[in-house]
Amino acid sequence: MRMSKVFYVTTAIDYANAAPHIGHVYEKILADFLARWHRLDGYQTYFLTGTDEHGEKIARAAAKAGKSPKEFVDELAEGSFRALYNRLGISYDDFIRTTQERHKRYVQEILQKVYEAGDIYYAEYEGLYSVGSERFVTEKELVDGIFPGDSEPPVLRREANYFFRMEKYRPWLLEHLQNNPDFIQPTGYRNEVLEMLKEPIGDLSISRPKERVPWGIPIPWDENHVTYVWFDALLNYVSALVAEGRFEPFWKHAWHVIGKDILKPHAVFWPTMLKAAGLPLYEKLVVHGHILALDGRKMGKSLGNAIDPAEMLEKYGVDALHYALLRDTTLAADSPFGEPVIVSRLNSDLANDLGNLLSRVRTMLLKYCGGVLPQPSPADSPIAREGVSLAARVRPLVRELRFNLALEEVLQYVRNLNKYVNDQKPWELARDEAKRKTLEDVLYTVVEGLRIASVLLEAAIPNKAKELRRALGLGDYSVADTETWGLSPAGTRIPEDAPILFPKLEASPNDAGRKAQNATGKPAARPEPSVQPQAASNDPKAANGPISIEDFARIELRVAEVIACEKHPQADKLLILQLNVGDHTRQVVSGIAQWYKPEDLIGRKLILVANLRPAKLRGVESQGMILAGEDEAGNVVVVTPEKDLPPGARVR
RNA sequence: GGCUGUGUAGCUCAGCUGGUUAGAGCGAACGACUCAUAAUCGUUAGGUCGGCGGUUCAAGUCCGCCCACAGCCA
Repeated sequence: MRMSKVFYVTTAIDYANAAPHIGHVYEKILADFLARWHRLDGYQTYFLTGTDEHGEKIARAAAKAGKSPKEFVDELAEGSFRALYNRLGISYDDFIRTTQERHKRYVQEILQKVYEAGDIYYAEYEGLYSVGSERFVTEKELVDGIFPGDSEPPVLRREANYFFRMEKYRPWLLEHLQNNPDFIQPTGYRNEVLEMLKEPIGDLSISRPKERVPWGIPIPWDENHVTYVWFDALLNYVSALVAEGRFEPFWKHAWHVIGKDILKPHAVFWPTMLKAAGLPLYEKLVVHGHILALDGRKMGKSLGNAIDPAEMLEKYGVDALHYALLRDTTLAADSPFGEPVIVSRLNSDLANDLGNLLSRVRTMLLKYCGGVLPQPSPADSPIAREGVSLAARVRPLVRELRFNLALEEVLQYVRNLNKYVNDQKPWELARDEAKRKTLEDVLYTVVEGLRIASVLLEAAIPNKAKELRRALGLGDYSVADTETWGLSPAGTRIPEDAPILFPKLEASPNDAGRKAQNATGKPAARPEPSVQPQAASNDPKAANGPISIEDFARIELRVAEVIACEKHPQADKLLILQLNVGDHTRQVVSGIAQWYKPEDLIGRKLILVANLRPAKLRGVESQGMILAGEDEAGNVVVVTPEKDLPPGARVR
């Protein structure tokens, strides 16, 4: 009986004329969060992203790079954008490229339809044309004779183009906005659009002469013209669905996630185009602000303060990057962002609050309950009630696009779970056999609380949420499953070994004040957290002086058998080893490629530092390091057991 | 110039249709605890809620003006 829930989310398609930056990534992460959340919450969900690949600017960039437009966009779309989004774990269902046949065909179809309906006409136009911005500009828009953002002054151009009768639909659109307050969110952007619609918006030029801009979709009834950017690009949101037979049921439920810089095309051009084409409107326009540097200034290569998303990804991982971007930004305004923000969120929320809670409950279950999850605890305790009611508080926050608050809500619960553990003192209960049942209830309650929290955080930390549950022997659950207490099955075996969920990073002491960012605009010394992958620490304090037996005991050394080994694709000195450590396998990246060939190592037993903080080396995760020694000539030799030991054996 | 936002504790932000001593997280200090990733928990931190004026029994929360910042339009 109940209506099935459907959700369709898109991002803007990225203009493939330069490499992706943090803004592109931010938007994909917002959309990914929405997509994952709705999937978890029982919506039939479809997530589209892609690249915009036509236009004069791309043709020029390609020529400059000495490539054909097609070669050029292929490399950027697949090699840069899509590859990065894959590494970021963006869970798109389809990746559309406007140069694909399926898209071109649909654009032509819609053009033809609107043309036949009489909403496209041919007219001549003369005016100042900005090549940089690919449009005609007015005198008033010029600053010192140049259109802002351009490097050259506009040129006088006379062109005959096709125009779409956009103005005709203005009253209708205005009324639609007034009747649907949630159509454009946050409301600040809606107000801006209402403002635009108070005055004539004019008709929209939708073609360019082919001899000047050959890189585009031909106008179906006039081979001398190609489709101009917006009438081409915007249609991707529908063309991708139609091509895959998914117009139904998804289109009506579309949420478009876009940056505020392209508000007008999405809020004005696009609805009128849809109306003219006889298509239903999208459901909601989700507008976000921009990512700024930590000092609140714009980010830019020329300012030297741009942060490289690929670098952030390597250093901090998918989950911390997603979480920090979602937790520390708001859509309504531009948000400052940078490494200290990620480190701070990673350490406090993810490592200390969430990861450590997992760690402590795991230890106690293994110690006090033989690693077996006890019977469900009562569902009427305050902490249980809070847990099952959490989704009801988080859900509306997500739908209202207040992601930062949604995540904070869950973290507050995690903190309450930590408090609960402190108050109940299971380590004391464990000393008294008469309090056995209470002890079990307490530990079960924490596991159940973590299960709930992990699901409600999963859209933001997709990998780690699953990993958290695996560390408790649990599988996957829906948001609805968090509204019932006691779904973690009694008798579940808690895995004995689990890596630290979120290893902490040490921020450099100078990071505290955001103002510390130098104001001169020079890159200077980046105040970034010190991540020490595998190399020995350079910290002078740590390098010398005797250590205690306790210090040594913190180092977990184990025998590991090499079950596979390959060269790192992007580094000459690195090998990627797959190690059998007894009850599980590990991937370790080691800088020994100059001395060992992959086949030399397979089958051999080495000594692994098993509790080293994981790190990414040239993009590949390394979960530990291999012991090796060096002679005076600099030759490196791996350390192996003198006699055979089983994989996983502890070394002391 | 017009318009729309934003301006709340050192930092990042909550505060719905006006109503007890203005809240949270981070950071800092002190204390408690030891199951845990030197983690956690508690207490404390005295912010004229950008400024001025007004409406009201009562305003961060409504109105007017002004200032700063962002953006849109012209």
